[in-house]
Amino acid sequence: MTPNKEDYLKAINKLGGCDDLIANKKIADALHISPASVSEMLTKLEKEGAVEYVPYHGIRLTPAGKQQSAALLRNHRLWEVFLLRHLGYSWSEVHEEAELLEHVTSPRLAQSLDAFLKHPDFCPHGAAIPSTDGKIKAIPLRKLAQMSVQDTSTIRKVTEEKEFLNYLQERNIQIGSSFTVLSIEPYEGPITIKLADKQIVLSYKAACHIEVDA
Amino acid sequence: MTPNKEDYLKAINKLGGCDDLIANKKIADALHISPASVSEMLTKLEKEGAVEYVPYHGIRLTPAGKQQSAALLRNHRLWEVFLLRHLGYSWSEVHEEAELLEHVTSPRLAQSLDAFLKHPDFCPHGAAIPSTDGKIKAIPLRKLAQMSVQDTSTIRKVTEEKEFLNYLQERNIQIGSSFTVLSIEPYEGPITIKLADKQIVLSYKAACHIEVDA
DNA sequence: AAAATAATTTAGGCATACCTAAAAGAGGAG
DNA sequence: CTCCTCTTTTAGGTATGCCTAAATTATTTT
Ligand SMILES: [Mn+2]
Ligand SMILES: [Mn+2]
Ligand SMILES: [Mn+2]
Ligand SMILES: [Mn+2]
Repeated sequence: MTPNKEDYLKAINKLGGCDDLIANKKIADALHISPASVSEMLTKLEKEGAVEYVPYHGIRLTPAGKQQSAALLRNHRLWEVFLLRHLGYSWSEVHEEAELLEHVTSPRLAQSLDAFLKHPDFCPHGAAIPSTDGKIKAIPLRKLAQMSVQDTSTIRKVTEEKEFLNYLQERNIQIGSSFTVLSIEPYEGPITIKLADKQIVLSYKAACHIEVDA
Repeated sequence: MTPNKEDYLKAINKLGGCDDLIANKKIADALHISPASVSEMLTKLEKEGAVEYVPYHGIRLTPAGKQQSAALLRNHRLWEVFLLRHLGYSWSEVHEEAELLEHVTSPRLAQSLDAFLKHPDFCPHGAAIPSTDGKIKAIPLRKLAQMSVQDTSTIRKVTEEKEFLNYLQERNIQIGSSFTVLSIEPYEGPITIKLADKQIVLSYKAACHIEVDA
């Protein structure tokens, strides 16, 4: 196993490969790698027993692959918590460092880090941190874009993309912020919310990338 | 630059390549790689401007190479301090994890970690942590093997080798321990010291790997 | 049910970083 | 100064992980 292969497993997991067959193209797009290279690598990952490969129809993770990808997500998210809480990193900066640290994190290191951080349940972006056995603590959520006028809720999870996180940071939107929907323009128009006594206008697309308490 | 090349630079630095020409064979031995592969890699490192290469006579680090290798040693030793102080690792366990973490440590991460650790001067094995500009805090030391009977001193630095560190740990020998030399057998025979009111017998070779206040 | 389109695999190449074996150079002993 | 030994480089080969282009398979449209 190499950092490369680990990123394949993580991507397959994120695309839903714990349950469904995932298409070659989806993986290629997620990793910015050619479909040809993905085919090659999947053959290798199958030989190593991490994925079940149905040529021309996609792949899914084996139990071993699920375990490994969950461990990587766990490593990644634990490091994010550490960087934010103890090293003065911001919300939008932690992801890139964690992307590298996750690959050099032994089980022993993950466990010690988890204890040091007092066993956090979520990363700074609201994604659940899998436990050692791969289980995740799920709470019911819905997209902000699917709320109605006058609804009130709390922000719990956001999409982890640098540009988007900066967009949110500029608008003072954080995990745990409570807010009320003031208005929704039709045809996927902007949504206005009141958060900490300030009005904030969000594009429809942004509202699709914010999840709130159901 | 890759983790591989970084380990070359670190090895050259440790072998004295900041000042002297280092022989191919020394690097090959240090990295457990064939001399042929070392020749190849040195050619590449020269093209990248990290080393000055005199074929058949050895290599030394350029200013850029010195800077890079010092940063790596700094990263390595900062992580060692973190693992020991905050994650419950022992003296003999920190090295291997740091060997990987050092390669995924951005300047920003190193700086934040340094601040979090309150700017430590030495790693858990007593090696100086270079500052960002590559300077190290040197204190005068001598080998325990070169002491005389009745001499008293304090342990400041030990060779970083897993087997040896376990040997020391079993005998309760730590950085900062004060002791007195009780006896020295001739012809490189064992050396007996009194440390924390207990007599400890050290082989001559072990005593060569322990440095104490001069 | 064909034809057109899209997805996937295969073929052939390239760069990195390692290896062993053979050739070439450097340095010491006589 | 010449031989002998040890070191170093060069040559040729392997494995990994990526690429583009071509061939194949699947899916959608007509
Ligand atoms: Mn990664
Ligand atoms: Mn995250
Ligand atoms: Mn290393
Ligand atoms: Mn150390």
